[in-house]
Amino acid sequence: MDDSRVTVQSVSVLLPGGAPGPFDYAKGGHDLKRGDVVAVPLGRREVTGVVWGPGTGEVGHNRLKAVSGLLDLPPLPSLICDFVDWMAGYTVSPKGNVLALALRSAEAGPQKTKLLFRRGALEPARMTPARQKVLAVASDGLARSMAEWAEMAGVSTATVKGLIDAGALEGVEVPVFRAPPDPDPEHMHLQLSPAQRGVADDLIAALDSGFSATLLDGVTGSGKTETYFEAVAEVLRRGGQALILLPEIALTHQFMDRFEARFGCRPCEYHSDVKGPERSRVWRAASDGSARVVVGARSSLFLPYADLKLIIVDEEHDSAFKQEEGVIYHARDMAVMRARMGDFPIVMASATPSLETWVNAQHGRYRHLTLPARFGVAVMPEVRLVDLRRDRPPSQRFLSPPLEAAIEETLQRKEQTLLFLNRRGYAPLNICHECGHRIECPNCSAWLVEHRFRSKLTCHHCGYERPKPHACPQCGTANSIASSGPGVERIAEEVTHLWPEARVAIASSDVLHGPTQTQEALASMAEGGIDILIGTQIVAKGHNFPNLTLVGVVDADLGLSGGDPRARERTFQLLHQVAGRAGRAEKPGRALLQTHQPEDRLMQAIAAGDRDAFLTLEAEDRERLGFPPFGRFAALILSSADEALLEAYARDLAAAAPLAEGCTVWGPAPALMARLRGRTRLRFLVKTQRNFRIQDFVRAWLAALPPPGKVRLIVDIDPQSFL
DNA sequence: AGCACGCCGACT
DNA sequence: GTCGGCGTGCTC
Repeated sequence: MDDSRVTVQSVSVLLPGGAPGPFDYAKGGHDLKRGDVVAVPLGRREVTGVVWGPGTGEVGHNRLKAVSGLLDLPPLPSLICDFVDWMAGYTVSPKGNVLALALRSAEAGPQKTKLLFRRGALEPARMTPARQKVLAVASDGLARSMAEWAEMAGVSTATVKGLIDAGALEGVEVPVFRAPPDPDPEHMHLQLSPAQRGVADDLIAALDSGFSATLLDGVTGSGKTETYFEAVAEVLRRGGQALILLPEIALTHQFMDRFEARFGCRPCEYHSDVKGPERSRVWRAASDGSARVVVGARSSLFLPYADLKLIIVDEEHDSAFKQEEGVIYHARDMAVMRARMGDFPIVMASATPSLETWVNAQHGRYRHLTLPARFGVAVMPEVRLVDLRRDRPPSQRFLSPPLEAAIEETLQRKEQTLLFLNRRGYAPLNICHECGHRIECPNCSAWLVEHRFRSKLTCHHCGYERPKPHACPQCGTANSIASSGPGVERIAEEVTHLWPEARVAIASSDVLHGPTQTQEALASMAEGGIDILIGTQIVAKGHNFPNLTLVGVVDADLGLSGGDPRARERTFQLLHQVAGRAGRAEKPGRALLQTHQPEDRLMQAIAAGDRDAFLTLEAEDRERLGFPPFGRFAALILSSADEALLEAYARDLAAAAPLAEGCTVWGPAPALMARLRGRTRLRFLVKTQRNFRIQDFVRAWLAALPPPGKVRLIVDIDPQSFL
């Protein structure tokens, strides 16, 4: 019965998620092409997949199952399929996991439909005056709801119903589809300075010459947004789509307001907080081109745009663009490739560019457009370094005399202070003053952080919690556990003690749950309801506080320790950003940075406001060491609950590392977080020359020795940190 | 990713 | 003696 000479028409179907694949399926009578979204049987389930190409023929025809159906979804554009292929290769991830990024929102459900009625084929057997009125209206051929018919014809719904029953009106299922509003490029023309106009014209001109990457470089207040809005406006005039990537969703809200002021309506918003029907609505609107501008976080890069013509990456240096779970990728880097594949320009905007982007611009690989500060806009405040070795805070306190005096003056002038400390909770460490025991997380190699508001010790990595012990767990001495080091709660305690009458608030993710609460707290600060705000990095960006004239950085050195090559760069960006919060309006501001190493060139550069001097020297260091962007890294993190198995595998893997010119493998070494969530973690680091095909190397290495089931392996190409 | 199969502790 | 714990492995 089975005739082996007959070739069963088969297709290769890629399944989103962790399933391997692609798998071959018989076409089952469907006319299928790459990108079609289909339902296929898998085991005893039915799953959604995407036709990826012709069948491979690797599985015998007798074992093939057939595609069960074509889903009512627009096919994935072939450019998106190619992008998924490329990205899976680049990140050394399974294709299915990458496809899941592109398909995640499509499936949010088939579109809702509603039943409308239009003129049917039949003539009603009986004609009445009321029925005639309806049929007169029906001559335009449009479909309407029952209520609309009754309303327009001036008859009751019973009449309409009678015509439906008679077949004179016929029902049609119409998708409920609210097309997004069209942003109007001419809605409001902003006043641009000559410099902004020049840069805007340059960005617009780039729209004619295919792919290009541009660093749009300018301090806060120089008008980067207004300037790139002009390029977005030009894309709208030409009928294409534009994508604006923002690092985090907390920033989208006020951005939307600015967009609406310029274009008359809000753009499509897309990020992990956009859920359900709205998510699939944006997916479809991207696919049919009606979403003219999408503003979103990382995930919006994977929407199936019909005609994308421009990508803007705002705050391109922001580490939130790096996805650290699942498929590990840097959205900015992926966006550059997306633009290259789509042959259109990408613009990366920042006041403190990442070293990679800045070096690319210096070497001419990226175009470099600079916006000068606008006249009359206070840019960087006076920055003063407080040498903590000389100006020491009193015992068990953390504000040095100069900072304390500055806060006092600021309060006297009825102006606001921001105290920045990038550490949640009360104290980062609890230590026994008898035996020196440090209270650690049982699951992770990390100290438990004391949170006084919740009266708990908490692990910031796995969420483990316990009450603070009365006696030392090690030596048993009662009342011997002392809080060591400051968190924002402890600074708040010190401030309240020093200025009992001042209005003090804490802004950290512990206190502010979600973007809404954060917005409210920051709005209260902006309106003057707070005298002293003590915040973690969530206060570093986004909001304008007109009466804020003093920024105190409690520990400018925080984050500089550890062997992370990017720690200095990130610290510079953060300090620059935080210091820049002071004195935005007419009032001059100042920033005091408490540091133990005021002579360090990072601190010197911050104080002098000389960003390029800092970047130049950092770039020289990186070049000397062969670090990115002058060399490449890949990190392999192995983790397992079974430590012996993990170590054995890591040893074998080390021995199996291929030898290659221009490539060095380090490890296995304990990962910086040597235990996390109860699993032991080991790390390999691959360092190569700039043009080395690092992915091919990693793939070949792992193919020779795949990890045993109990060992989880994460590949991080271009790791941002070495955690 | 699911969902089965499979081999060891507390229940009717 | 079974019910069920989740470890391991397969899905075209």
